[in-house]
Amino acid sequence: MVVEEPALVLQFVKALAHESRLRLLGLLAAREHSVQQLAALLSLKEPTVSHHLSLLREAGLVRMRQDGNTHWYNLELRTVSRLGRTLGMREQLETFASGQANLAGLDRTVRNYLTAEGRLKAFPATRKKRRPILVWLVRQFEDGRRYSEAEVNALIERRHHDRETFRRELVGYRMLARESGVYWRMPEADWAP
Amino acid sequence: MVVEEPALVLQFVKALAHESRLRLLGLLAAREHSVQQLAALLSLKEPTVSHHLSLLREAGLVRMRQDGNTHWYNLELRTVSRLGRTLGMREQLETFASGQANLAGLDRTVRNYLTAEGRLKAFPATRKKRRPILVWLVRQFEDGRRYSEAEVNALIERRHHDRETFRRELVGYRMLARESGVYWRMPEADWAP
DNA sequence: TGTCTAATTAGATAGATATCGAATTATCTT
DNA sequence: AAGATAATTCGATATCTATCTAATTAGACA
Repeated sequence: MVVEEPALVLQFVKALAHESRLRLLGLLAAREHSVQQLAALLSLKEPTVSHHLSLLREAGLVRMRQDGNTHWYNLELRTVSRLGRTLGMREQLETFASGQANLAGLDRTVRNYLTAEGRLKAFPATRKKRRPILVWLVRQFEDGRRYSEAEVNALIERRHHDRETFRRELVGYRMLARESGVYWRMPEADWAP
Repeated sequence: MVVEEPALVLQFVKALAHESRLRLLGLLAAREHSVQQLAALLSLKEPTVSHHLSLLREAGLVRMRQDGNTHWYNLELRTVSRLGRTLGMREQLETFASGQANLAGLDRTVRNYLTAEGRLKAFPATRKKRRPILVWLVRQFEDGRRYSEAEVNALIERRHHDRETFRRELVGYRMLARESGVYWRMPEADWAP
């Protein structure tokens, strides 16, 4: 089992730490719902629900699919489960102690490009430095899972605001593959040197 | 695996949803600490740490042992683990949908005595009604685990403010046993009729 | 293109909670 | 008993966040 970044776990528990958002997850656990439906079921206004859903989405706990101008929200049970389980591991809890990103054991190049919070300071100019950064970045993606473009962007934005550049580079290095709007992580053997 | 009360799960995730409290758990995951030590390690004042610890304690995630006037705090890894794992169960998530306590399948007497939030409205006057309430209450305690009086009080107070009465009755009905300040749940066979 | 619908975003306000210094409590020491 | 120490409780303030209405965006459809 993998140890998660403290910042991600904090984002996870903050996303859950409100009755309305737990209820949203509860409703989505049964079936997908539109924003209107959710607002009616919780007796809240649509902007409020939209706000809660955006927190859940940024934490990766729900995903959205659009049909016309209706947005259908679904539970990402695997992510909830993975992050929930990690809370029970002493090893994981220990990573919280410092309040910093878990930089130990990282490639030296990568460490130099990360802030204490684990975000990228810049996009590296030389190919030699770029590759290890992208390797580190693509490992944020689960193997064998399909991502929408919005999900790819959300994952990248946790590390750097320039989602377009990094997304393009990940595809260019054949670390991410893309077909008809769906992305997935490629096997390491295929990554460009 | 058991499904937890929605209110308990909410209390759990709220207790985790702050960087300082995650860091506290991280420090306690390695070894026990006093309040002073924790305050120094987090660069916070003691009252602040005390406040955070009380939230963690009420959620059952840490326990305290006193030596002189030093309070030593320990992680309750089992509780963290149990509640973390339950988040990954669809069945558990579905109980969040209503925003109400999970009253289905409860004894009729008990249900009549509970508010929508799952708290006891009153202490039942007749022995006939009292027993099922106490049975329900003692089942909030884990089997085979030892509780300090403060922990017993905290658990009871989640259900009713009058911790003294209910604690006395639980012991009187031989549902809880007590020896030198430590409490534990008795086997059901021993409970008084 | 204009209109309708669903959702999001912006901006304002009310409510919750994190933090601190001061006061209090509990325990130990002499 | 008196003073010292560790922690908690209290009360005030500052920060954060949940919620709403109003404005805006994006898609469907005629």
